[in-house]
Amino acid sequence: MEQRGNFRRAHGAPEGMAAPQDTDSAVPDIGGRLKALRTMHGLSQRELAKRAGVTNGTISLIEQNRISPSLGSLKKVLDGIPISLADFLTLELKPRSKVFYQAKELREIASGAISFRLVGRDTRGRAIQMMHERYAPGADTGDDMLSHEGEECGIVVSGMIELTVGGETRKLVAGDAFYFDSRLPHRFRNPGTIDCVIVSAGTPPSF
Amino acid sequence: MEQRGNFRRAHGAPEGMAAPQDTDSAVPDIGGRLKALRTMHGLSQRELAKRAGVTNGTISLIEQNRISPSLGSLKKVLDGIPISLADFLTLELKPRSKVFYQAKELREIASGAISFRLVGRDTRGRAIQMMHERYAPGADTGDDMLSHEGEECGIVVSGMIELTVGGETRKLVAGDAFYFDSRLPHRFRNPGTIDCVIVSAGTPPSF
DNA sequence: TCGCTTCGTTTAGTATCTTAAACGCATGGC
DNA sequence: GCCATGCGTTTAAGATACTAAACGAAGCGA
Repeated sequence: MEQRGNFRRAHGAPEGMAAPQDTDSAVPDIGGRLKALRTMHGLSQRELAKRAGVTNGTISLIEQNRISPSLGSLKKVLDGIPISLADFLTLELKPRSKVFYQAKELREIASGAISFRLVGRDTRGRAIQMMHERYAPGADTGDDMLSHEGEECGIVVSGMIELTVGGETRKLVAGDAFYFDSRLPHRFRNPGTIDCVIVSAGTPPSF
Repeated sequence: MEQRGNFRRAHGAPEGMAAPQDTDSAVPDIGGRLKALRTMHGLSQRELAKRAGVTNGTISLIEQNRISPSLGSLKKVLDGIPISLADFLTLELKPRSKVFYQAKELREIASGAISFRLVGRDTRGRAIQMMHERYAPGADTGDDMLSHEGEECGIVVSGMIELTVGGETRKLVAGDAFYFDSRLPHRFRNPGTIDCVIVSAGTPPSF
């Protein structure tokens, strides 16, 4: 039978190499994070285990990335710290200058039937990504729906756009607006005969 | 030996009741989320299974909350959608919040020479405050400069605006844009003879 | 040094997850 | 009608996670 991709180490096989942390799609170093968090909170493996209702061995194995815990047990462990699953997985931090931009200074991101023009040359260190978007008649962001972290919104300045969000589709015209969680699959299409212009904002920036 | 807290159902025990979804600290409805996400993306269990490199049975069991998947396999499944673990766990399954807004639904915040029309009736729980702003000729946000926490940006849709940020003043016309730290004192004024329309976005919301 | 404690690690055994293959039910040709 | 295809579900067998108990190392007081 085939071995699973990650965490393939057998029971009694401590041959001297570093933690698996395997190949491509490994879950990013759960063990290291847990260890860091635990020690930051001044807890020993046993202490945390007791709070969490698991055994210290389990925590040891998780911290070494020897096993890929089930969601249930990982949640129990994190409840003992405590921290939420989502927060645990997100653990990371994000950190002026130019204020005014002439129209021609906006950075063109896409081109062709769809034009995205970004406010600011660089979104690093910024909380919002604002764009001036133009969709030619028939332009379409594609049917493999977009989906990324954050929230986004916009107002239609002119023309008409057909927007699909999480299975629901609506046509919006000048003055209409939208606001949704970017993780919902979404798609923009211009069903009209003239260009459609939108001003959009998203957070955090995805370019 | 003690049973684990959640997901205790045995293999062949389909006695007629709903999904476990057990007690207090259960992981919040992983199965329901996965199913919702999968169908939103128009995928069958088998299709997703193939993309993810797991079997369709696994997906079925996860969606029924019959098992608590390991992080490794859950990650594989989510990679097939694709969506990150953290995003998946933060995705709110709450009553779908309003996504589409007709122009007349935007909430008027100010009035008179200056009009601020907010996307969404309520900014609570949202990361961005987007507004459709209109400044009549001569309109001015006042010389006791505004100043609040956050960042804000905008694009001029029509007309002309004179914007002062931290002592620097510029005139912006249609297509021009701005981005600044809201803690810098700032002021908007329409020096022209026609209305000026701006689409702006700020974070965090301040109304 | 000894005994005691606490630490993280390891291991055999058990519980749980995952797979492969089937099942029952629909739908769509032909 | 009948076969073919696709759906979600179920189940036995196998792989993996988790537990309980032990191990070696380090610290500390007597």
